[in-house]
Amino acid sequence: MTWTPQDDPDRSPEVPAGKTRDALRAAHLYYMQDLTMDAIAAELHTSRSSVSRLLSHARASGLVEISIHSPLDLPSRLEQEILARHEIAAHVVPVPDQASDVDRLDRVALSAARILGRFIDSNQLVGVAWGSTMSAVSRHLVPKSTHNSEIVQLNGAGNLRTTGILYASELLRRFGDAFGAKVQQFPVPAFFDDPATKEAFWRERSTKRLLELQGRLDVALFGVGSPFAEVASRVYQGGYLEREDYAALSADGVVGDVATVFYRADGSSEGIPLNERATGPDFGVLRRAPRRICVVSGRAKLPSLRGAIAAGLITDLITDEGTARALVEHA
Amino acid sequence: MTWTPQDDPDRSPEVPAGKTRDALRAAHLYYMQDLTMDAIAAELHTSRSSVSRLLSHARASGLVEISIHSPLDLPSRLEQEILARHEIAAHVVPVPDQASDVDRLDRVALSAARILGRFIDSNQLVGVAWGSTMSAVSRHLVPKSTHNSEIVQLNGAGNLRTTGILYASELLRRFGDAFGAKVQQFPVPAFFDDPATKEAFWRERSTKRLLELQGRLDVALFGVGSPFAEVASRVYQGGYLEREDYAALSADGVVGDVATVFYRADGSSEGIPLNERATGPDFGVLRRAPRRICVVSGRAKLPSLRGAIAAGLITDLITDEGTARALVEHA
DNA sequence: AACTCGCGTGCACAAACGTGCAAGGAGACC
DNA sequence: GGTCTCCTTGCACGTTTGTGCACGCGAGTT
Repeated sequence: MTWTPQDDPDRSPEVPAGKTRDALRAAHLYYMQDLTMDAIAAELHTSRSSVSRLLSHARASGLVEISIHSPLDLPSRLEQEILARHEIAAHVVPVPDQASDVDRLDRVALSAARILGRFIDSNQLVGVAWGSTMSAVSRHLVPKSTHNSEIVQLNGAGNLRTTGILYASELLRRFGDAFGAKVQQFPVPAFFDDPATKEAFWRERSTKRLLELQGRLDVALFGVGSPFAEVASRVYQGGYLEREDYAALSADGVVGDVATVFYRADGSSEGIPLNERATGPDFGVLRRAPRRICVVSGRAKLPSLRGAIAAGLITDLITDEGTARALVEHA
Repeated sequence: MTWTPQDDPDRSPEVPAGKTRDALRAAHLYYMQDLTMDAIAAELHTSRSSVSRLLSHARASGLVEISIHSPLDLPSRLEQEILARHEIAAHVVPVPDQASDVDRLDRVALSAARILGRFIDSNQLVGVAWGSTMSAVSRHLVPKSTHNSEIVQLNGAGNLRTTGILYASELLRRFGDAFGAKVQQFPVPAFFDDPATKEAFWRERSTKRLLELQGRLDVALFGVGSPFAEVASRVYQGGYLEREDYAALSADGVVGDVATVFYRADGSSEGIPLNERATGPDFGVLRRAPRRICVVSGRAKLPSLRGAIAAGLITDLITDEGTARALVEHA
């Protein structure tokens, strides 16, 4: 076996080039030529188990891409219905209705992570919000190497008890790693206590730079928060909000949030005091991104989802079947 | 289970739409969500074996597409060498050197069939030659639905003993089926006995129509024939040529043929008498096709391959590793 | 030098998968 | 209505694949 000295330069934990090469070859033999792993092991002079692991590696690292095309004459009823009704390209993830909410989230996140590669490309600015949904997605991303793209954090993540930085930065880092992109953190709390502090912060040059990036995103990626659903979202259980904030939201008729910016059922977000202290981008700013992908799982989030749609925040939707069905059974 | 009356309209042997739908759903669950077939069986209210079969169907019918991307920093040495040296986009199929020639052919054909989908698209005119290589490829094609594309037979297939029509038409039909394309047969012998007959035939309107199609192909697909290799190609064993033809070829310094048109090592094809009686397209005509894909397996065909390259017939090459390696180890 | 830590390997076992086969069901034809 | 044929289904079996574990090697540390 000839030894090539250089390492695979595009992976952070250095993977020997030989491994990638073997994985590539194994993948060819397995997926293009239908050999069994045993046969491949013989060709590569290794054991079958190693081949199994090589193939896992090949899939996990994006060397092998598996995509599913519905024939054009048979796109999911739901997807075309959603397109017709809301002008949103939907990706419906099949999940049985009796599945638990955690299952549902996992499965939607897994599917979402795997189709995200289609949306993210070189030379793009990608805004990512954080929350339980995005966190689940981030754990399943399939690497895809891009050049000159950046991941931009959409909203702050600090709270009363912890800085939250770890949680959010871990999430962002996973995106950065997966796409070989630079990560732009936004080291502020999720909500300021005092709007004035926010304003002051917003005048800082480092903040301005970030806001400027947010203003010219190519892709925005987010979930929706659902303050009053049984399954509370990250923002609503992590000590980010006080009891009185909660009450205020309720009084204002808030149905959800995107990147910690709240809105009502009609999509409006003006006059909600908490937004003055929130760190997420204005919807006006967010809407400048040509592609705005929303990942939602669970019917409990339906009202929030409807609100986000009403606000015109979404161009692409990834959601489970039950939620999609509920969405088109119009209220 | 709701019953939808209409059938899947794009498959010749009618497949119920329900089946495609189930296959699609199974594929999502299997490939996007990593469920086991057991779990999928439960969701679809069927048995695990049926799920296994659904998934096979999904793969075989192109619902699921598996592609392999080499990282851009690690394209096969061979492929980039061939590109640099011959300006040909090569696809090297890994095959161990000690593999038998039949194995080699099978494996190259299988891989070729699976990547062909990338080259053939809607609204295209695709010329296909026939021979053992193309026949092997045709047996593994993965369907891809296209609109308004046509498959055009490049050369006649009759010989002294049989009309050869069955063989060639079966091959062409498989291509047509796989891409949902109309098939244009070319019902003439591989070689006329008398050049005059050919000329007469060439004045027929039906022939002219076909030649006109051949003149504006978008893609041409062919193998290379190798008259003097141990493993004789279809043309050289099927009773298409007489002993004296053979001798004449040898005397003319012929090293191979593409679609029954012969050429020398330097790529020239002028002054080879047999070509006056052959039914394949002139290289001048062939070269009008912007994309000309050649599938070759086995080092025995190397001289023929070199000749075809010298003649400028090839823009894309699909071949086994050994042949590719031999190609760059320049003679 | 000895030790530890991390990583890759093969083994062995369990889980997951493909497929021949027989049974059942839906037309089609008589 | 019968019956013949073709297709689909689930079962059972053998094969193929994933993975915990123990071992061994090499790099870095004391």
